[in-house]
Amino acid sequence: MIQDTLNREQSRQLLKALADPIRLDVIHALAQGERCVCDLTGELNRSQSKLSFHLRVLREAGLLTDRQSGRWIYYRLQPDALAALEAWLAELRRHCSQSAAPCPS
Amino acid sequence: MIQDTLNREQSRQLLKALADPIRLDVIHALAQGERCVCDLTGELNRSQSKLSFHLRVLREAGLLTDRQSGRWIYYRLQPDALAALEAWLAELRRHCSQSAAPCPS
DNA sequence: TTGATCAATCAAATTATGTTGATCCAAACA
DNA sequence: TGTTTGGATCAACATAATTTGATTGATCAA
Repeated sequence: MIQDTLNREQSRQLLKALADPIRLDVIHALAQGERCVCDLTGELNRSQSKLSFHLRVLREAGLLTDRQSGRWIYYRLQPDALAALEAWLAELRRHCSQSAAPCPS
Repeated sequence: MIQDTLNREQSRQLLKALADPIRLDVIHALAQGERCVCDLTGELNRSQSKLSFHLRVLREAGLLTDRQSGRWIYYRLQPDALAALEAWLAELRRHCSQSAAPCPS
């Protein structure tokens, strides 16, 4: 479960899961709404096992949830995870513009 | 240069650069303000060449800028890059909660 | 039941990333 | 000048992540 503030390890997991071209394609597809795996393999033109691998990475990172209906499995984005990353980024840039003291201190 | 809206490749570069424990340590250190490399190696207790490698990854992704002063090089976070990622994430979660049509369509 | 379909999983092979220690370069100062 | 210091870079090595094809389990329809 994703809280409002991420620790270093949680944010790393999310970032790592997102940092892959195929997984980004998945994310972009799911940004338009829920999809079942069979539709994703078609839309993205990727092998079933490859897609299954990447869906697992995204799910285990907390970015996706899935539900089963009959023999189909539907995936959707978990907006909380995205919001938590946004908050983490916003926090990072709060104080970052402070200049360093000259170095031979 | 980072525009306001990232394309898929730009966001991937940023995410990939962030998705590493040492680079996240660097990012967190720089979130408190500018630092020179010699201070970073001390604060983070990492070898010089390792840190230099990771700083380059972050810089090439557009997350850091550097300036030279004498023989020291100071790095700082590029807040625009963080803001651009935030905007990209916010866009992703805009429509993502739409349910899929039942699958045997 | 049987056969077909959707999707997860596994081991082996491949590819991408990170680490190490040495070396190089430029700035500073004696 | 010659020497020291901060930092980048390089090649060799080590580790981690992804791809592939085959197999499995579960659901459904005939």
